[in-house]
Amino acid sequence: MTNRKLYALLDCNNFYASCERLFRPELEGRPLVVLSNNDGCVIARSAEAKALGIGMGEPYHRCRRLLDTHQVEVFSSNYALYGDLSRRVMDILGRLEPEVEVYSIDEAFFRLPQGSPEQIQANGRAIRATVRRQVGLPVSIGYGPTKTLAKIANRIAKKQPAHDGVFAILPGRNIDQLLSTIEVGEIWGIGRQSTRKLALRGICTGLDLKNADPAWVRKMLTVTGARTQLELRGTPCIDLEAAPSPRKSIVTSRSFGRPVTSLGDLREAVTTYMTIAAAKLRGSHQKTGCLQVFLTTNRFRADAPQYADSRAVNLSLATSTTAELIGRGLTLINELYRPGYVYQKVGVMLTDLQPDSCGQGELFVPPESPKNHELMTALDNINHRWGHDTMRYAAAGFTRPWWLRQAKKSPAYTTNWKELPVVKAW
DNA sequence: TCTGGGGTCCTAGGACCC
DNA sequence: TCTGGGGTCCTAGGACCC
Repeated sequence: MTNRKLYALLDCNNFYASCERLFRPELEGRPLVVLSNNDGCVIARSAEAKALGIGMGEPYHRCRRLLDTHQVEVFSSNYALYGDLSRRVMDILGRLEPEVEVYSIDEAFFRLPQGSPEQIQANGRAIRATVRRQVGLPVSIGYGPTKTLAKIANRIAKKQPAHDGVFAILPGRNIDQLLSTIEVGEIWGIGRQSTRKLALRGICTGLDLKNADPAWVRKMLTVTGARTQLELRGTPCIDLEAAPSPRKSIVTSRSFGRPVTSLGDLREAVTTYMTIAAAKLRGSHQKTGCLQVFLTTNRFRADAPQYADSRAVNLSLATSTTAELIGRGLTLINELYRPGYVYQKVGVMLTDLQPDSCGQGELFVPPESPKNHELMTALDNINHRWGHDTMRYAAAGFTRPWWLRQAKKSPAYTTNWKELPVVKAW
């Protein structure tokens, strides 16, 4: 029993909002929100913005008035910035803790030996202080005997200021009393549909779910629900994944910045997204055996005719060559296109991903020329060195009127020489 | 006018086989 | 009233996550 391990979750507070504030310190203490791609919805809020009652996922056009009234700072999302700051936080955690799983852009699980409550507290405070000092972002850390309980502990650490950003659920403490204060829908893995089913049976709190009949839970919420229940009971079912498993699919899609009706615009967009997806594919040293294109009209426009469809093609020889993928994608969009509709979004999806090294050939298909590989490496190197759009396929278009709206984007402070912040001393 | 994007896992049901 | 049974594989769709 002495070598029992404890799970922990580090989570950056209001991550995107905090990133924006990092380079605009005058916004400290002021309400601030970050919008989704295309400036569509609110996807991050500072504490002050939450207090104003601005909901997560609320459409921008619906809360614009409220934002204006309270002079809320509004930002388009800036993933280059968030990705870079995330990497810095994860690097620090990786130096401090041996067993780390980066779970999302703003969260990481880690595992450590069971210690005294004082030792756990000290561990959390040290990590928190280091991240604050070296990156400048606030984080919260929760500890528990399972990942699910660590998630709950993290939530408490964040919500109750008295804990100062660190909270541990330790064996022997009164876990049941704590679970009785947690709404079942707040638990990791319990979404809206499950919450509704559970409510019908009078299961409303974490404690209710912990004590519910396991057979019933298994039947209603499938094995994932059964696992969650076991985790609430202190039995770890969801392991730490220290080595990230290879990606299984890649999707690139965006809403259009303005309505699109022509096949020409759709073809430019497919080319652009396929270029992004192919670069990502090579970045993870994979190739794809199946590609898919989908498009859709705006489903919120009840007055407009609706159309959505997708089409896929299997490749006899897996590839990661941009030009070939673009060619296939354009054939698919030609087949999908129907005139007379106003399109809102198009996307490409690569599935059946394989490791680059996997050299399975095909009897009646000539192997891919090694020149393709050299060309792609050169392309990637140039774009990495000089910026992601330095060399591109002409079919992607030049003016791109359909490109998404990002009216309020902050500079790429940390990833672009031209946008470095300038410090003035006097 | 205006409503994000990118993933994973699980299950039910159909097709197919012997 | 009767119409086999059991297994595998694939896919679409649902649910969930951040």
